Amino acid sequence: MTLLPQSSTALKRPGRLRADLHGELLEELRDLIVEGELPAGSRVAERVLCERFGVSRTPLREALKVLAAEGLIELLPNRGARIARLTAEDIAQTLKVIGTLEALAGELACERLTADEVVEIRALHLEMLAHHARRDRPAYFKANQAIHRAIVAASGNTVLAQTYAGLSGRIRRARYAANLDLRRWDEAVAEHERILDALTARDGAQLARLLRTHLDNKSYALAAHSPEALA
Amino acid sequence: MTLLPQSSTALKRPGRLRADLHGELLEELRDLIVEGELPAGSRVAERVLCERFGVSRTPLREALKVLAAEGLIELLPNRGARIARLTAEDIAQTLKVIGTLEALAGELACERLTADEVVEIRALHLEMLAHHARRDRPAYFKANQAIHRAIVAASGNTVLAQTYAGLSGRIRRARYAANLDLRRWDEAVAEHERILDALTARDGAQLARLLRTHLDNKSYALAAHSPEALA
DNA sequence: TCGTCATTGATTGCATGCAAAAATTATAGT
DNA sequence: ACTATAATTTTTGCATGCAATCAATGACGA
Repeated sequence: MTLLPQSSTALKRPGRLRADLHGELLEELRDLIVEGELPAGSRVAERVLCERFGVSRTPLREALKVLAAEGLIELLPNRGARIARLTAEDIAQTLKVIGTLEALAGELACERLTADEVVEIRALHLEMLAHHARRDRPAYFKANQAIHRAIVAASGNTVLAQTYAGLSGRIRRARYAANLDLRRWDEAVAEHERILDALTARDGAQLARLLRTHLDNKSYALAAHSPEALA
Repeated sequence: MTLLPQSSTALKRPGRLRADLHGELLEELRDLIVEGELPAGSRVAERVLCERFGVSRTPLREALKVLAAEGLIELLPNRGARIARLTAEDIAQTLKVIGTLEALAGELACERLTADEVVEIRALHLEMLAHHARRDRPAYFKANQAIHRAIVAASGNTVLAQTYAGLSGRIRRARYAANLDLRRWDEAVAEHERILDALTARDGAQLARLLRTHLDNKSYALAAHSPEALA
């Protein structure tokens, strides 16, 4: 009765491949952190996460180690995990790097952009304008991210795209939480207009410049306006 | 006799803190891969690594997951780990990103370089020249890396430094294995001379340009001369 | 001889167990 | 009452065990 615990336990997640657990766990944990369900700085006990996801500690711990390597959480020796607390400095530094990566992506993209890609990015841009008109921040945020991701993807450099995704993920929480003020919002949209122009004209140098300053401005706005969102 | 296995086993590593195992394992595994002891593309069984390091599978697997997330190895579902095989394209893409990061680092560094840091980098540079004069490739390689790391560190941007370290680690194996030809070697040293000049003059824009082209040239040389080193 | 399928052995993925460390509570002394 | 120390509970870190999957070998039939 006490034996054969594995097959009799309620832990098993239904309809999932054995080897997919790790990837799935990572996804779900990342979501949990990014959505802010686990507040920054709070300690998370393995046990509660195990019950939350219905897995044992072994795969969960493997996922935690990966998240720690990615910088999403901190692992305190013998004291478990803690959601990484982002300082304003962390965000500023990360945005600086992201800005440079996007600038490179813009340069590379201009050398190989297909017409289809331009069409798609323009469509995303128009969607974003609609969300801006409605003052729908969450939808705007999503469309905005999609545009930047699309530009990075269009660079054709997968290492660049991966690195970008990693850094973006690290600060997505803060960016999501940050409410930009209306003036900065309008400015950002105007910048995006020029970004789209440079992209359409395949002007790599100009696009790189625009993306870099766009991110620098974002950094400034974030620090000036929403320091409390960084905790 | 068969019970109490933990305290009676020979597995225990002496003189090590309990919580340090993970970090140490990561280090040693990384070394093993970078030094090329585990050839690229080869599959590695958990078991042999366990015996090699004297640990059980649990901490080893945690380390493998992290290395996989870093891109040093690939995890095949149900079939263990394989040392990542770097294609020429992988290297080129990575060097492109590294070049951009170094350029940013140079720019930032010029704005905050202390006199001490310049002295230190100049010293490293002179050491590197000595190794070049002796045609001591391994020593040159080390000094060269140290200079680039120092510039990145001088940027004061830890996110940048971490990202840089991660990408560097991923391709260090290939860079180490690659023998640059003498002409390219001399060119590289000449480029470093100009890099040091820009650094001393705190000319950030120039330094950024130099670093970017320095890396672009490295990429070209690597692809042209040592494609076999990439496997 | 070759290809298909079954059987065996090895390896991975995950759950659990045990001991060390930390956190918490209880107890004693001032 | 309050701090300090001891006992207890909880949590973490690692080792091990079991079942699923994969790799290898052999039997069988064409």
